Amino acid sequence: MIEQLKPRLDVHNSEMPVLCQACEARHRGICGVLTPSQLVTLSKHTTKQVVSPEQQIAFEGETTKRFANILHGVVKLSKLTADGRQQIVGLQFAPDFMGRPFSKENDYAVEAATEVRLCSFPRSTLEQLTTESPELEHRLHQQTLKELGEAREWMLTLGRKSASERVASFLHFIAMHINPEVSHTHGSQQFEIPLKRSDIADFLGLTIETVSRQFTRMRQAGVIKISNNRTIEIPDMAKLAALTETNIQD
Amino acid sequence: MIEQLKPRLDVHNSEMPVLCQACEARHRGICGVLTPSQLVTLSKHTTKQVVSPEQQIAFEGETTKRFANILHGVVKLSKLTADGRQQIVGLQFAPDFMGRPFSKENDYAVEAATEVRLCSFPRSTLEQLTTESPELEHRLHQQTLKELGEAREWMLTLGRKSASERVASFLHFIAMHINPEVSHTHGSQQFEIPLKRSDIADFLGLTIETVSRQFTRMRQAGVIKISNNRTIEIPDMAKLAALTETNIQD
DNA sequence: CGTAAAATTTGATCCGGATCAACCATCATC
DNA sequence: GATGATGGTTGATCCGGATCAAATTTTACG
Repeated sequence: MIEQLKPRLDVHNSEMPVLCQACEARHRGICGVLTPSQLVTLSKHTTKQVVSPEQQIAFEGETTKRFANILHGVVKLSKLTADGRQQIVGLQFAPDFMGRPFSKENDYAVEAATEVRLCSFPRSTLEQLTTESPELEHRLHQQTLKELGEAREWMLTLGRKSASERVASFLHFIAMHINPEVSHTHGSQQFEIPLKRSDIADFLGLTIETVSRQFTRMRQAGVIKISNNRTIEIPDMAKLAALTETNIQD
Repeated sequence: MIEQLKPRLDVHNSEMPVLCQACEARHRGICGVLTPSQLVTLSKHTTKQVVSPEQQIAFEGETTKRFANILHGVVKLSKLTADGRQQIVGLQFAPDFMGRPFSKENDYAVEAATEVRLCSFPRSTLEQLTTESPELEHRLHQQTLKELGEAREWMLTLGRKSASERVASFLHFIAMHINPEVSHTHGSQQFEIPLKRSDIADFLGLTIETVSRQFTRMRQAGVIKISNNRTIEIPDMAKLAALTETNIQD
């Protein structure tokens, strides 16, 4: 059902300030405002981390000591039952803020789904900044609301949709996040799926076999084209969108 | 699959300020701070509303014009597919804040699950208060984070748990919220289930028949005692908690 | 390149929960 | 008491997706 947890990537011991790759031109040695949608304005003692896929960033249940901005890549949040069944409960994309502020416990595992570049900083920095700037908390609140909306949308998917609808919903979700500027109701799109089949299965509450069969079916139906298992082309987004709430069998 | 939506309860037209039942002794004619866990400090133009079960408070997709504090009762948040499948994506208990601030759209239906007393106020009041007080936004953010945590916990339930585990998880969830001060890992508890079977099914992503069968099974196994379909006694919470992640068949 | 490990696909069978159907209990209204 | 309406339980059958198994493709690396 799940792959065993990999050794933890210790971002906590990397206190040496480094040049933030995303903003070095403007803030030498300090990681500052990166983009208009960047959430946190960082000050000193920031670090950049490169983590490989599957490397664990924080264990479920552990106290959050550091936070980070995602500069590049996709991060998955997942929960486990005692006997090892896994459910991915969220995906985060650049430039999301990562970590649960104000809560002492992470109640899910955080892992890199693809190669990820992070701009990391300690809890104290965040707490100091939020007390100084109400605007910062407002932005964090906005992201939390967005994540809550996505989590609830996904509850509908997990609770009431068939396998074919779940896979269509997944592709629609990924398309929106990988190509946010493009219409997700018309036209064509192309992107790399940032997850392997077992991650998709854990996100959709299905098995890898069922996910694979649904991909095959959608490919045969002409809804998607796949190359290299990861590269997806969707000729007609409207057709895909329709499939997110239409049950297809055999 | 679902019951048809009932006529909307128009809280918007009830602008007449009334005595807030929860705090009249301290703030005559104004709904003020109600309890230590009360989220919003209200000023003028507040109203009190009594809504009956199943009355619709706000439609999915509609712009949120008013917000409210829940003074008593249980409110359910639900989403629908185009063809009418329903999923309850959240339950709110007193003294939760109700409504999505800062987002122009409610993307789910809000209904009273039991009789509910609300302390309602317009969007403008909330926006004014949040700009004046960073502390208020912090409290709202806290609640949003709590709801996000619950939504993600429920994603695990919907995606990876069996019917028996889902029903046990549901009872555990309700027990925690109805009797928050009591241990939910030891001892006994008793409470009224605030939902009917069809609501439970829509919360758990199951059918009413499956929910009913699981209740019967748990009653026969001595994990619960039921009277009047709604009154539940749980002799041993530890046993219930164990069942939330242990699959039981026949 | 060759070989092993990992990831994905495909096939056959099984089973948990959905579906369809009947029945029972409670309550409101005449 | 009769009559629905609403909510809940129980039984029989069916099917979508899980499970078990094996083949195939892709990736990693000497």
